[in-house]
Order: sequence, then structure tokens, then C-alpha cells
Amino acid sequence: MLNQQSLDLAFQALADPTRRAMIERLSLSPASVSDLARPLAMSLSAVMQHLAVLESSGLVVSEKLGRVRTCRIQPQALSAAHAWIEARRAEWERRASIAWGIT
Amino acid sequence: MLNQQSLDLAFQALADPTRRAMIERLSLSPASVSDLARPLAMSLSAVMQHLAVLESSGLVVSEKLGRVRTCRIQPQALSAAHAWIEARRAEWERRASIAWGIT
DNA sequence: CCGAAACTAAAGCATTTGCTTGTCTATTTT
DNA sequence: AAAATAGACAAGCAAATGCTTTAGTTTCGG
Repeated sequence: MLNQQSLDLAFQALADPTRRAMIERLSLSPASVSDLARPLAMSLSAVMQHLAVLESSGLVVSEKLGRVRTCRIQPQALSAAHAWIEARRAEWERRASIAWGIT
Repeated sequence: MLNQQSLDLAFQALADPTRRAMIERLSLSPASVSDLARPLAMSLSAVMQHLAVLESSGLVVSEKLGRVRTCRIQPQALSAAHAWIEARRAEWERRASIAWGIT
């Protein structure tokens, strides 16, 4: 259904460089919260709060085993954002080609 | 160069439903600030503040002629966001196909 | 010229965001 | 068992966000 709320959450999640770095890391392989935190210049707590944002947007899921929480990306959650951007570009191109007389 | 800052600004701009509505409107044709405001349930001032966000992200440009400011989208400004998402998906798929043994 | 239209600028305000620090609980490791 | 590791939970705080209202300025139509 591609509703507003899910786009809000996805774009909002992607708007922060720390969260994008976390997704970039997770696009290589799953990782623990500590793994995600290691290269970042902030507390583990802060990283867990970013993770919460990523999880509530559906971009990342995680699962705890023993004392380690393992996080992985949910690439299909990027589709809504991707589709929205593509739709705008497509509409713009359609309109542009009419303006150029290339019907 | 696709720097962090420009991605921040683009995704941040896209994270608000009002701003996405404005871009959707502008993907059909250029419009004045009042045109953009008409369907929105908020003051003209608020719409202009959203416009400022869109302009500072480069997604929209505008030009004033007489008393009317005409806004248009800059579809190439969506490319950075689009490319970032595609890159993550591509990386994930590369990794997934290795995991599946489909080298 | 006069009033409406289309912005523009600025101040104020409630909420959200992105951290911090401190405390606490499980789970491993030694 | 003791200590270290990995995370969870909460409170607090400064800054950013998304509005509002008020008070302009400039331009256009009659």
C-alpha cells in the first residue's frame, strides 16, 4: 500500500549519517550492536537508540542470542523509498517529453 | 562526490509528508507557492518554510517574477538518494548470492 | 491611487531528536 | 566465584523541527 507513514519512517531513518553508516555496515554482513558501535564516535547507548529507529522503520531486524543481539538489514524495506523516488522521476520525464513534443 | 551532507539534506527533505506532497505536485508541473499551499492544511508561512528546506536540499529551485515565486523540481537532485539506496541493495544481493553459492 | 494578492521576515512555542550519564541485568570468560 | 562483556532502561538536556501569529513589502487589477 506504500502508505505515508512507512515512507516517513524510512526516509527519516536514512536521513542520519550514523544510521546510514550502520546500514552500510549491515549490507556487508549481519553484526552485533557492539560491532556496529565500534567505528562510531558515540556511546553504545546512542547506537542502540539509532538501532531502535532503524528497527521501527523496518529497515533492520535483530535477534538476541545469549548476550549478543545480531542485526541484519531487510533490503526489501528500501523498496518503498526507492519506488517513490522512481515514480517522481518517471512522472517528471513523462511531462518533460511532452514539453519537448516527443510524444 | 556524493557526500554525506547532501544525502542528509535530501533524505531529511523527503522524510516529511508535506514536502513529499509538494514534490509530487511539482513533478507534474511548476507551481507558485500559493498553488503548493492550496491543498495543504497549514499556513502559507509553513509552506514557505517547507519550501526553504526543499531548496536547501537542492530538490527544488524557484524564481520570483513580479509577485509570484515559481517553483520547479530538480529531478537530478534525487539521484544521490536513489544511488545510495541502489548501492545498498546491490551490495546486499552480491553478498546474498555468495551465501547461496551462486557465484 | 487603493485594495487585494503573493509573498517575506521574525518571533514564539510545543514536540522531537540525538546524544549523554548512570544504573541495572543477564551471560561469558577466567 | 569474580570480573569482564554485551546489552537494557531511564532520566536529562541542548538543539533542531514544524508549526503558529503578527507585521511588514512589493506587485497587480480596476
